[in-house]
Amino acid sequence: MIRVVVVDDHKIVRQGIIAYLNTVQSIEIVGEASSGHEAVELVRDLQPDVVLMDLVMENGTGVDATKEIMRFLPDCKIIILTSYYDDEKVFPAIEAGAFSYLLKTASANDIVEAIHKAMNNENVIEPKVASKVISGIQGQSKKPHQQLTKRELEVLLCIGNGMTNQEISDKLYIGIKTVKTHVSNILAKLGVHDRTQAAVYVHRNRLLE
Amino acid sequence: MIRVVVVDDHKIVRQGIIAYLNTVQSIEIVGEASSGHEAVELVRDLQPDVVLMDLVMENGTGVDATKEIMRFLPDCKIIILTSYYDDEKVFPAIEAGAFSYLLKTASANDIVEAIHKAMNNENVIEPKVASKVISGIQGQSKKPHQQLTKRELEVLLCIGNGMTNQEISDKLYIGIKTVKTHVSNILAKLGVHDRTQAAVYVHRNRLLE
DNA sequence: TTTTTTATCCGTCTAAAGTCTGAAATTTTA
DNA sequence: TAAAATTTCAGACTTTAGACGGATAAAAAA
Repeated sequence: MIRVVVVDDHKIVRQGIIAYLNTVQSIEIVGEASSGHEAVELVRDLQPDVVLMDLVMENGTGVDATKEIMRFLPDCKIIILTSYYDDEKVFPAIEAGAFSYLLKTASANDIVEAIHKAMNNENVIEPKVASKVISGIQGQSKKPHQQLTKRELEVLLCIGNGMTNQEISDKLYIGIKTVKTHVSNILAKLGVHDRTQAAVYVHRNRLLE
Repeated sequence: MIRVVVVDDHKIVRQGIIAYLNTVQSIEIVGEASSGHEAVELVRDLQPDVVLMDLVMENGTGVDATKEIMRFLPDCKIIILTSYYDDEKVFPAIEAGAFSYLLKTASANDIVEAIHKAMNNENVIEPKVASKVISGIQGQSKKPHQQLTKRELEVLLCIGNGMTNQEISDKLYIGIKTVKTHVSNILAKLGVHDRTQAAVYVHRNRLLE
C-alpha cells in the first residue's frame, strides 16, 4: 500500500482526487492538508510515501512546504499538481525537491500512474513542462558568455570591436581598473587566456552583428 | 599633320592600316617597322607624333620597344594595337608607357579617332581592356591584407586564432623577435593598433573559414 | 533580514605586446 | 646583373595586459 497525503487549499479539489484514489487498491490516502504549513506538520506526523502538492495556496506556498519536507523526509516523493507551468513556478519547485510535475489538466489516471512510477523512482513531467525543464538544463550548460553579467557582456563586445581597456574605460565611464577586473572575470568565464582570444570568441559566436 | 609610324610584324596588317590612314587628311604615315628593334631605330630617326604598335612580334616585343622609345621620346604617343587583352599583356604595356590600348577588332575609324585623341592628350582604352585596368587600379588600393606577404598572412591567421607571439613562434619555427617584427608590419599594413584589432579584422573579413 | 551577486575601485607585480633601429641572407623583380 | 622586397634576428625601450589580493556600496535573491 502506497501511503499518500493530498495538499490543496480547495476542498473540492481534494475531495475529487481523494474520491478517485480511494478506488485504487494499491493506494491509501492517509491525510489531507489545505496549506503548506499544515502539509509540513501532517507529513512530519504521517511519514507518507507520496505527497500530492498544489503549488499556489493561501497559507504558505507548495515550494516552501516541499523544501521543508525534503529536509526531514528526503525519500518522500512529492508530486506537484498545479495549473501553472511557467518558469517562475516550475524551476523553484524542482529545485525545492519535487519529484514529479503534473498539470491539473492531467486525468485522474495520470495521477495514479505518476504515484506508481514515483515508487519505482521514475519521474513524471508533463510535456509542456518538460520543455521548460530541458531549456532549464541547457541553462545549466549554457554558452559561456550567457553566464556573463550585463556589464561584462558590454565589456566583451567592446573587446570584440578591438577596443583597449582605456577606450572601454572612456566609453563606459568607469575606471580602467574596473575594466581590468571585468576583463579578468570575462576571460575566466569564457575559459580563454587573453583579450585576443576573447575577441575571437565574440566573432566565432557571432555576438556582434 | 600628325606624323605616324606603324609597327607590326605582319606586312598585310601594316598595309591595311596604312591604306586607310592615308585617306585621312590630317595623318601622314612617315614610316613602318616589322619588329620592336626596327621600331625603336625608326622612331629615333623620325621622331613621330604617334606610334601604332603591335604587342606580339617575332623580334623584340612591343612592350620593350615602348619602354625604349619612352626613354628618349617621352612625348611620343604610343597606341597599342593588338588582339590580346589579358592581364599579362595589358599591364606591362601600360606600365611601359603606352598611351592608348586598342584591340584589332577596332574599326579603322576607331584607330583614326584614337590618333586624334592622342594629340589632344586623351587616352583611349577598349572597354574589354578597361575593366582590366580598373581592377588593376583597384589592385593598387586592394584590401589591406592583400598587400601582406605570405609569411605575414600566416602570422595574421594565427593571430586570428588567438595565438600569442610565443605560440606563433613555436608553430612556425621562427624566433619570437621575428614574430614581433611580422606583427608590427602586419599592424601597420592593416592600419590597426594591436593584435586584438588584427584578430577582429581577420574575422570581419572572413579570412579564416 | 541576511546573504549573495554585481559593479565599482585601488595597488602591486609580472609577463606580454609593441616600437624603433639596425642588419644580414635570400628571393624576386626589374 | 642590379635593385627591391622578403624573411630572418638582435637589443633597448615603453606601454599594455592580466593576475592577485583586497575593499566598498548597491542591488538582487534567499
